[in-house]
Amino acid sequence: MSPRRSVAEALGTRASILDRSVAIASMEGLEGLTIGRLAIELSMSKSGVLGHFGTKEALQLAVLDRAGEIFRAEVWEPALPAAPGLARLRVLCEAWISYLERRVFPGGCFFVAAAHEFDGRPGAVRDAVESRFGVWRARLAKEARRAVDAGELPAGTDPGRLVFELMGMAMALNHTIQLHGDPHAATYAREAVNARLTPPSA
Amino acid sequence: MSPRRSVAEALGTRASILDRSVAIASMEGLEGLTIGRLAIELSMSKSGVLGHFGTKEALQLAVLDRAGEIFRAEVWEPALPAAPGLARLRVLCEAWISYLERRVFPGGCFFVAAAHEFDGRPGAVRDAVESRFGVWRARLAKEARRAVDAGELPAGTDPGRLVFELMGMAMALNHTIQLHGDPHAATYAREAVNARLTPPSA
DNA sequence: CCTACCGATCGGTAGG
DNA sequence: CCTACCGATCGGTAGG
Repeated sequence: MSPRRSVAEALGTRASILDRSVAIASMEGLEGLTIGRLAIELSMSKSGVLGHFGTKEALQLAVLDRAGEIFRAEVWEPALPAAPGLARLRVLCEAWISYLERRVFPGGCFFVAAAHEFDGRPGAVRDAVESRFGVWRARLAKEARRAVDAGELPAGTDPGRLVFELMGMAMALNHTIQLHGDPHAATYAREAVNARLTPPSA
Repeated sequence: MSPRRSVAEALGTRASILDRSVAIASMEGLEGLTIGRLAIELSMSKSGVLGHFGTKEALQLAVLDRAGEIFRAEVWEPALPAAPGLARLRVLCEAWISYLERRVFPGGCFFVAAAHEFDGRPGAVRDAVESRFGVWRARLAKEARRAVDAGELPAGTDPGRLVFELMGMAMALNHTIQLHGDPHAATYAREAVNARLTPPSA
């Protein structure tokens, strides 16, 4: 009975496990995140760590949620004060580029990495990653559609294709920063995004 | 002495190990490629497999070389008959998109996957991946520069930025096909590439 | 939240 | 190219 902690303490422990997990998984991947390593770094036993989640897959899903909160706070929320449509899309893209530039996750975009790690492995983690990308693309497409409808982007602009291109710019930037260690590429990304997010009259 | 094979047989065995390795690593990653699994699938002993390479890292480097040969044959060589500059760049991009569409590597672009897997792990594998991307980008940039110099692309086009954007389109396509199973995105990729590879007069 | 343990698998080696 | 083996580590469980 003595090692049992209060509910508040247990939640705090859980949160600290997740924070450490995000840090590890960012560099090593969600599979490279092991219970044993977590236990050592947190000065806990393996069963103490696993007890909070049950299985490694449940831990991975919780880590994905935690990373999602961070992405939302870093990229989505800064754009909410901006007017829907082109203005918000521009703020969104700048926050996105900045998020990659500042290496909010030291191993690069958490979700792109998870997508590559799990796209060939059916299961709950793969489904969660796919769903998150679907939500993100839908959000971007919604703003793109508003911008086109408002005449802020050239008539005939395909929102789906625009979002596809924006995803590409983010992925190329992520890749260049992480593999080549070249933050200079952020200039390319900004120029490319700017070229696509310019009103027809300009 | 009896299990020893001739040099030719040994080379054949080595080639079959590499082909199987490429297939496995395409889906599971270069770390998910294990000696034990290779041995089972090839009906060999683990030491029989490892003997051809010495260490797992040497095997990974050899697999990367083999994947490089495939990429070269699928994407680079088809573009050699085309005239240097814009024409070759266009053939190159179409072969690149087709390579992703046809899933030459069932797990998606081998090098993008390897880049994500190793960009946080210093070592020979990471260096080899980075070097391969450098060579690829340099080849694309060379054709882009020729196209700009020949007036086939708008004056003032930055070859570096153009290559950055082409990398982005390929990565977005790879991601969409592998994670969302949506080959329709190849249309977006072709449209986007076309928009960037259009002569100034057109 | 712990100790103690399980079977499976990892990369790699010795010796032939 | 094999058998037989090494220490380390994996996710997970029993029992408290």
